[in-house]
Amino acid sequence: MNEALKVLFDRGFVKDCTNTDALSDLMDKGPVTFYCGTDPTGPSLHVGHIVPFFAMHHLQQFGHKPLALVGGGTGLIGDPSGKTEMRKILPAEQIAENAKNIEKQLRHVVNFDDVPPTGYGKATVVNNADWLVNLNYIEFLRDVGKYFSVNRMLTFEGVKQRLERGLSFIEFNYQLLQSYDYWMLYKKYDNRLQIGGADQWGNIVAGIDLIQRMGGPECFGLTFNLIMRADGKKMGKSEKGAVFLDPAIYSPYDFYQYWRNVADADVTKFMKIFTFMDLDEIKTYENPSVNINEAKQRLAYEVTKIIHGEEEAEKAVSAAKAAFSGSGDTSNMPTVELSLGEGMNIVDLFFAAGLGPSKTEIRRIVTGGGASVNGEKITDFRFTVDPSCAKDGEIILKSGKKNFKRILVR
RNA sequence: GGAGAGGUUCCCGAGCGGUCAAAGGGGGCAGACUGUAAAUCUGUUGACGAUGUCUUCGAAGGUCCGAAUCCUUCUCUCUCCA
Repeated sequence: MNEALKVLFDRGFVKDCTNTDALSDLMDKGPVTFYCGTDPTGPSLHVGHIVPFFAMHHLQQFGHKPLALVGGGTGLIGDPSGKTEMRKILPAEQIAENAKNIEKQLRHVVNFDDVPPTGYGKATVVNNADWLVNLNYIEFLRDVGKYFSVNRMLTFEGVKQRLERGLSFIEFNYQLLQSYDYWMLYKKYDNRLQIGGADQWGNIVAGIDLIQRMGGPECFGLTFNLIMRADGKKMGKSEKGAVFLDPAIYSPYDFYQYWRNVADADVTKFMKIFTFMDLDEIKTYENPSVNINEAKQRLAYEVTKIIHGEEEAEKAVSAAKAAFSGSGDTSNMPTVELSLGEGMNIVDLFFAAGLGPSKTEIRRIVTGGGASVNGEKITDFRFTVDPSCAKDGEIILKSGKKNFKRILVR
């Protein structure tokens, strides 16, 4: 099998391929241009979104040429696949704004330099708004619409689900638009492969069909497993909500902690998907004699480094040490600067530090024995923290086992 | 357009005049056990100036000493028929 393709199989990405042998042959012959799309319906990607882009990274390393399609046009519509509800239609400006952020985030995983590193394929960001927004409806129906069978579209799983709950016509159209994207990218860039999540299978296959009917060559589709956690839940959700890549929404410290706390059974699986670590090296972590916690630290460090950069990753490691093992530099811990005045009630203090959604909730935590100040457990919610509690001007608050906040006393 | 069913706290789902901040489950949070894991067990789960007060049962009115529960109008969803 083609080397690049094999990497994706070996790392556990691949769910399905339209024609593995033919695709492998094509990739053997030379660099293949391939694409993956994302719809800019949110301000930031989350970890569930980036799986295909990690795959993109690997293919790029073998000289294949990635096209990252930002769905500035399709994002205005919404993909019904697998959704149970109609997507909100966002204003066009918001879509454009989101698209910009997403492009920035992708740069951490895929190299978009004008002159890529030796051996790498040149990557390009494209936006389907360029050809979708001013599409002529009648022409589109004549050229593209005639090739689509409604009967067939109704058999797609994503559509079937939505038929029960309601599906608007514009969403139903999504598949035509995505197929048209594939066709346009074939024409403009000689793009022959589309990669994406398993939920994209139907859309990808529809695009391949369209290209053939339009007189193009056989094109390919490669879908990736929906990454599940060992407990069967979808990857990328945490108590704090989706694990976003934008540091303003989900801090690098929390991001690191998310990976630090994955289930034992997921560690090497995630290393294969979400890091660039060598497969041989990952294998060493499968050895039961390896301390699983070291493996998790490594995983967390590697992923954080890719997404937030080396400096932030180091800070997260240092903060974790300070919080959990008492060494390391407390200055990298999540910090809040505030004045205690003559002294502050513990509940008010925790609330001011953002360690709970409401004072009532914090009261429960305190009363239940889940709160501590400078390592000392406090169970009385009337307790007053006065400035003399500070050591070197800082106080470490802890709520539960894993939530730390450093207070810098003004 | 016609006929039914229904909108309850984060989710599912009971409640059908006072004892309802609302059963039960899920999820979340906290405690114990641990390894910043999983599983398990326990507690907790509207807010606040906290033995009280305020807001919540699709929306607005009304009846009543008293409403999530009854009446009216509106609204949204689902099912069946055309």
